[in-house]
Amino acid sequence: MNILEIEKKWQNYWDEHHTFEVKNNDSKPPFYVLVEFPYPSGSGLHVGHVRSYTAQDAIARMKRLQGYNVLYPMGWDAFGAPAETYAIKNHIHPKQAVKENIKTFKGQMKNLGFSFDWTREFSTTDPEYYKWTQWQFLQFYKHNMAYKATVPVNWCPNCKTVLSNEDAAGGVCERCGTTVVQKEKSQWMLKMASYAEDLLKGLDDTNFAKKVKLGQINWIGKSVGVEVDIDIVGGGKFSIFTTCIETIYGITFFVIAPDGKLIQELMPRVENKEEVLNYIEETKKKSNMDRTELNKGKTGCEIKGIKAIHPITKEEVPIFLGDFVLGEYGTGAVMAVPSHDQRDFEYAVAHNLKMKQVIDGKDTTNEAYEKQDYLGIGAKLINSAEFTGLTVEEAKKQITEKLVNEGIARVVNNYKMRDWIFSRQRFWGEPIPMIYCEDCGWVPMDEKDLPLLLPDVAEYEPTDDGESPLAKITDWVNTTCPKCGKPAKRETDTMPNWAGSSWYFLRFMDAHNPNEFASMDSMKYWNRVDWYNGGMEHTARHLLYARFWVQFLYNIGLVPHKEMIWTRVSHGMVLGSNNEKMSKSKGNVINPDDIISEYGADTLRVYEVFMGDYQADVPWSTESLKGCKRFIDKVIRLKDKVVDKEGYTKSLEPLIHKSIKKVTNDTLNLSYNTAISTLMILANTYQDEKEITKEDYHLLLTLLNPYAPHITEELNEQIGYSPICESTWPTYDEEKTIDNEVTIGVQINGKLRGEVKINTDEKEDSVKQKVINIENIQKYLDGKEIVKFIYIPNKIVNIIIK
RNA sequence: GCUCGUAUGGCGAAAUUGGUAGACGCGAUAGACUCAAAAUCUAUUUUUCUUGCGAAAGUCUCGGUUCAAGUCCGAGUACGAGCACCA
Repeated sequence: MNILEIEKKWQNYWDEHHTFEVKNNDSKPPFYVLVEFPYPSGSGLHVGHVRSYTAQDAIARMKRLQGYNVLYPMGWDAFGAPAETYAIKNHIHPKQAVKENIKTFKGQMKNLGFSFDWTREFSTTDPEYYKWTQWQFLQFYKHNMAYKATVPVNWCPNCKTVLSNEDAAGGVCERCGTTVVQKEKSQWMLKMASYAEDLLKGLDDTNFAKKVKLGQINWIGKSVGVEVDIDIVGGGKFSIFTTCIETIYGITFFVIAPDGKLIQELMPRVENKEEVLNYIEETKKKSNMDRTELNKGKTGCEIKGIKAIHPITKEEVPIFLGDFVLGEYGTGAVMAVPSHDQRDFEYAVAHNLKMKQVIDGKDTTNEAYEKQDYLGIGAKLINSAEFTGLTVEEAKKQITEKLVNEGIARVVNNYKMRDWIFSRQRFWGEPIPMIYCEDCGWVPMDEKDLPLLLPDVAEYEPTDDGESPLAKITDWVNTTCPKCGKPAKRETDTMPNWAGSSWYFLRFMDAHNPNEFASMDSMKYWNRVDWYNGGMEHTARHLLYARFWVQFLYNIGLVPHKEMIWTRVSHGMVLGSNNEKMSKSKGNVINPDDIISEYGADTLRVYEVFMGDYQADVPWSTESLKGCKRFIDKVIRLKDKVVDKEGYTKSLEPLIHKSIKKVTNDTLNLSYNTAISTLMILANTYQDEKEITKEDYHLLLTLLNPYAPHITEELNEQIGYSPICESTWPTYDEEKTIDNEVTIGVQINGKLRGEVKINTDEKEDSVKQKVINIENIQKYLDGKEIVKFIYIPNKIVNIIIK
């Protein structure tokens, strides 16, 4: 039999014996291994997918042999723009394109022998699945967590379409290069910002890698500061937010956001209305351009006719408009302290404004601003009335206290994280199950009418005005109000791609439940995702959305834990052999199918985890792949050395036990590459033996099985053992991992001068005798005095001489 | 600009708590087998000096702690990733 026949044989065996299908409520302890389900693109499985699926497959296979009930599921995240674009071009329904792509992906995965439980497969585009995505949206709505708001979107006037931020990178349309403008649209929003603190705290209940946690923390972007009320001369007031309240005596002006509500409120009293309105218009055009270019200058204008009153000194202070202040963040207004803030400084220079220094140290008022570390030891306040002389830390506290006591300030937290814009003007997404009635307003669909299916048409084009293509399909849009029964219209926006992937891991626990998205019992059995692997690019947003979604479900009593993912790890990319990202245009794409047919799936699997640090990007090398093929061939040839004897070969025992220990640990520590090298060492050692026992060989095959499952099963069968997938993982004896003899280095004054072979339990005196009798060592000791003899048992000897 | 990460042979990379730097693999060189090739096997492969024994230097740079530093501490450089006017 050739390699490909062997691989087919065992893939069929696993299918026929339902080897990887798991039941809920099994008596074995549960273990849930999850890889991010892919978007089934037209180009098929990428070798990068193979890397992470293999690594997680190895964990799943090993855990199974260790007696766990392992859930390792696979599905499809199939809504999204590429399928839609492809479908429009070819005049077919996107679900057709998706169906074909899934078939390709699944076939490729089967050929690689991944131990997925295919009985739990689903696609986010299945009505049986998105029914529950829609149902969950209704829960958000019913718990007052979803609302409509008018927000600006990226709009290409040429293509007449709404663009995502990614498609509008650099302020121009990705397709036609036209400058993108902002357009106001009414969109569904989820109140994610209100979960900021919970999402921060929840990280303590996870085992995410430090890097992943930091990503989450940065994205949430918490800052603690003070909100201060500022009175306006002649009545009225506004609030500012600051994290540096200690610099309050340094205020020389205020700046408010051109895109905020405040300027609209003040407008009637503005004297230079024309100038102000012009600036607001300009900002609208600019706000979507590449921000880095805007960084070059601080634009804005004074708001004439309105002056603010300094909250402490009661001096009159001018107010300016400036687009470096964001309407959506904080209060949309800031106090400007040009002596101690870079942006305020730049603005003051650009508009020729006064500066006042209130912290001692480098005076920046008369020269170019330089970053100053005034929080360093000794930084004291100056020019700050009774607070002069205090340290920054003391002043922060005391000034806050004073203002809070006066009732004009509050300590508040601010977060960069905003509410989640949940509408997309696209066809190929989950329809949002809301109906607009002239009389009743927005009315949620009745839950029993779900799923709200996408219309079954293959001909649809984007509309001219940026509405979803669904808007033109009037049969679908027109309906009746669930509340009053009058004619009404459906929401035509669909959900973002992130929706379906925010809860799919829950569905895998109870994949085909027709009555619930997943039963509480099944979720309680699986408990949570034990091990979640994905790309670095998803560790910020996808993970945050998923955690938000789960926390919401928890708060309304639908899932058992507030955090349903325990460990999150991320893998590096597989690059082309030229060290660049694989892409058709660069001609450096490797197709896994070609590799499988030439070298076999086992070789590809072993190579992908052996190629380097799992968490780092690694370039592809077909030469190195051949090395892994040689290793597999060597394992096959070792069968000729097998003799019919019981137990391990005595002399091999220490290495065998060490290997079991290392492969077991490395497989759970993301060190797949060293697990493979351990197995290579074991195979090389076997090769140097005249003969090995069946048990020796079976052990090697078992340890290699998670990585190369086909050939190891075949060889194992040939020596008369029952299938590895139905047996148990070997255990090691710690005592037997220790060698009787070790060779250690001998240093003189810290320089290596020789080595010595000693017994593991040898006494220091005996080691010393051996060492000073070594010829090359004696040479150095001759005529010198030994000041110190350092012996670290079984590690090293260092002799200090004078 | 901010945050995080990385830096070790010709190449991909190893090196639990500081303890023989370069495991394992690729590539390369020489040899065995062969009519020949492939495959396989054996030896060498950080650099420099030496016929050899051996010696000197060596983990981005500079400095420090230590009997001992790739690993710990301080300062810096380069590259990569993410965020980017967040008050």
